[in-house]
Amino acid sequence: MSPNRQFKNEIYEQFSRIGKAVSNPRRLELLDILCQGERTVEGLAKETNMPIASTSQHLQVLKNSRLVEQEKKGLYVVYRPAPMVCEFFLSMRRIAETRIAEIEQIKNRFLAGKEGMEPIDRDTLLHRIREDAVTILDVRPREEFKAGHIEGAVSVPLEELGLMLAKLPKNQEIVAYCRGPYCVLSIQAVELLNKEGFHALRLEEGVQDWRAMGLPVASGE
Amino acid sequence: MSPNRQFKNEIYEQFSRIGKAVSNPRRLELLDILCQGERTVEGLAKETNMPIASTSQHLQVLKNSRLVEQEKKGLYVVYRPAPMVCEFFLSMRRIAETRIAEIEQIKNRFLAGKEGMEPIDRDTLLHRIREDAVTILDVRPREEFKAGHIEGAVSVPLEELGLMLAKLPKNQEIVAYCRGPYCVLSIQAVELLNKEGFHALRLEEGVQDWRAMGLPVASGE
DNA sequence: CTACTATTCAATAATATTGTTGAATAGTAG
DNA sequence: CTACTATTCAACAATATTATTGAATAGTAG
Repeated sequence: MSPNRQFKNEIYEQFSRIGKAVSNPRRLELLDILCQGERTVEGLAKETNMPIASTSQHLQVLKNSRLVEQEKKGLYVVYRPAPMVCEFFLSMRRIAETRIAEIEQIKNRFLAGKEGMEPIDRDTLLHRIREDAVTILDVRPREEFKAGHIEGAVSVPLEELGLMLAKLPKNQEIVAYCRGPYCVLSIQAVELLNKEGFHALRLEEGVQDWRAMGLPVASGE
Repeated sequence: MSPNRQFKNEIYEQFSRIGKAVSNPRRLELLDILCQGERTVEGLAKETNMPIASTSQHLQVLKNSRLVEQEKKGLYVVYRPAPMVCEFFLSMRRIAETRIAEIEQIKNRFLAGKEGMEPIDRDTLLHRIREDAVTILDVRPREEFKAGHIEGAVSVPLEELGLMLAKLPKNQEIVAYCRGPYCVLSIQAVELLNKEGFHALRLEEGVQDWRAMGLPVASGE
C-alpha cells in the first residue's frame, strides 16, 4: 500500500473513533444528559433506565473516543463532556431534525392526545419576559439548574412541582422547560399544571439551544 | 416499557443513524471528498482506491442516513452532501484534531523527512496577499476548483503542474493548497516545486476552513 | 481490620457491520 | 434491436458491537 493511502487510512480511522462513539442510541442519550451538566455513573444509569454495568461500559467508550472526561469525586466517579462536544452534539441533532422525517413523526405520535403541548415560540416568550408577564419554570433536577439555566427561571424539579403549586400564580402565564425537545419533563409539568387550572405552556428549547441563540444563561443557585 | 422510555428510545435510535453513517473511516473519506463538490460513484472510487461496489454501498448508507443526496446525470449518478453536512463534518474533524493525540502523531510521522512542509499560517499569507507578493495554486482536480476556491487562486491540478512550471514565477513565493490538512496533493505539489527551484509553501487549510474563517471564496472558472 | 459501595471487568450469546465477489439492472449509444 | 456502461444488488465469511450476567476491584466508612 502506498504511503499516501496508508496515511489517509490511519487518519480517517482516527476520525471514525468520534463517529463510532455517537453511533449508538444509548451513548447519545448519555451525551445528551451530560450536556446538561456533569453526572455520576449511578445518576446516568437511573436517568436512562440502563443497568449500571452497561452505563459504565458506554461511558468508557465515550471516554476512549475523548468525548467525555472522568473525575473521581469522593465515593463517586463523575463524567462530563469534553470541550466542544455539546456544540458537536447540537449540530448532529440539528441535522437529524431537519433531514430525518421520522423524528417529526415520532414526536407527533407521542404528543397525540396530549393537549396544550404546542410549544411557545421564542419571540412570543421574549416579548412576555420583557413585559414581566410570565413565570419561567426549570423543571429539571436541581443540579442541572445549578450548572446552567435560562436567566430569570425558577428551579422547580418535576418531583417537587406538586408541593409548589400553591406558590405559583393562577392569573399569569407559566412556561416550563427542561432539557430540550426530547426530554419529557416539561411535558409532564405542563400536563399537571393545566390540570390544576394554571395557564401553562411548554418551551421546547433547552439551555443549550437558548445559549446557541445568543440568549442569556445564568448558573448557580 | 413506559411510553416515555419508548419515545426516547425511538428518538435516539433515529439520531444514531447519523452517527452510524460517520462511524466508518471509508464513509468519512467519501464525505470529506464530497464536501469539495459533487462526484460520481466512479470518481469517488478512484479517488479513494476502493472497489466500485463498496463505494456504491457506502454511498447508499450515507444516503439512507440523509447525509448525501443522489442525482442521475446522463450516464452517471452524482452524489453531493446534504445541507449542513459539511459544517457538521468540519465540527467532527475539529474535535478529533484537538482531542485525539494520535492524529498529530500520524501527521508528524508522515511528514518526517519531507522538507519545507511546515504550513504557512493564515496571517502571514493574508499579509502577502495584500502586498500582492504571492501566487496561490489550487492543486485539486479542476472540477473541485470550479465548485469553490480561495479568491485569487489559480487552478493547477497536480497532474498538470509539471507542464505549467515554465509559467510560474521563480522570484515570488508560491503557496499551494488542496482539500485540507489530510489531503496530500499540496504536499506533492510543494515537493515538486521546491525540487525545481521555486520558493513554495504549503497552506494546510482547505476551502472549507477558509470559508469557516470568514475569508473570501469564489466559484466558477 | 471489616463491611460496604460505586464502579469496572470479563465472558457469553445474539446481532450488526464490513469487504469481497460476481451477477443483475437500468439506461445510453449506435 | 444489440452492445455497452455505470451502478446496484445479493450472498458469503470475517469481524465488531451489543446487552446481559455475575464476579472483581478499589476506595470509603466505621
